[in-house]
Amino acid sequence: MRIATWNVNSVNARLETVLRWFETEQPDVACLQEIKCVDEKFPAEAFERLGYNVAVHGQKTYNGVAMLSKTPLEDVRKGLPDGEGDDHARYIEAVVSGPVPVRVGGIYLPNGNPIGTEKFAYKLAWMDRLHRHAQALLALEEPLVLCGDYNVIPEPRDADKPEAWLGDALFQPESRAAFRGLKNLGLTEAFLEIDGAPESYTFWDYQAGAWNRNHGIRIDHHLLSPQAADRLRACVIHRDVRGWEKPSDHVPVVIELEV
DNA sequence: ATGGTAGACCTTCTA
Repeated sequence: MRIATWNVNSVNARLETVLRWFETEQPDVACLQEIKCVDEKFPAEAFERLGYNVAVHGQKTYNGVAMLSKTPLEDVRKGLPDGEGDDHARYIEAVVSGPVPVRVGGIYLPNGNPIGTEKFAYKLAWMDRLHRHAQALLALEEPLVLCGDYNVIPEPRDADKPEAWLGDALFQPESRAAFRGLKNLGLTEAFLEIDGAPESYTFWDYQAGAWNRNHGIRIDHHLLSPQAADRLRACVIHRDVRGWEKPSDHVPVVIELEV
């Protein structure tokens, strides 16, 4: 089973590019972030024609997440627990049916910039809610994949120019500590399990020629429960997609689980 | 050198 995560930066503006990738790669499951549309505007038919079941947690203009699966999605949850007062659509979860059911959570973690503002406080509070939810899910002792745009650069090696990110919310000690805290619950970071991964970055800014200069960062991650990590066979960053026509600033990251 | 681009949308916000 191949599970993809991809921040598409508007699914409707990007539809041709996104469908081209889906037609070629045919992932079994995909979590999309920053769809930037309400549920009714999500191009569900285009994905259904490719054989996908669709679950959407949309929002006007900003944010919005979706999950696509070749097999039916069960037990769909939209939003993290304790969400009163939080109107951002940033989390969707479902159990992907099959011989070995896999629970998948799709994450669009808050950016948090600029630091020292309520936006950074919101990021950390959201990460705390994710931590508590992940703890509850791990207690189920199921195959679990929490993937998405975490908006966290875990380590200096995950940035082409780490010094350029020192004042950024994505690389603050608090953000990195919260990400480590998630992993310390017993979640495995899929990318780090793969030897000889040729490319480290998943995001290159549209500005200042970041792609041409390879000024990238690795912020899109798959975290796996022990029951999922035991089945991990591959983790691939689809770097070339950043060079396509009308690209997202993020590229797909795909894991393969033996199920 | 505080630039630069992209998307949604009412003119600025978010990233």
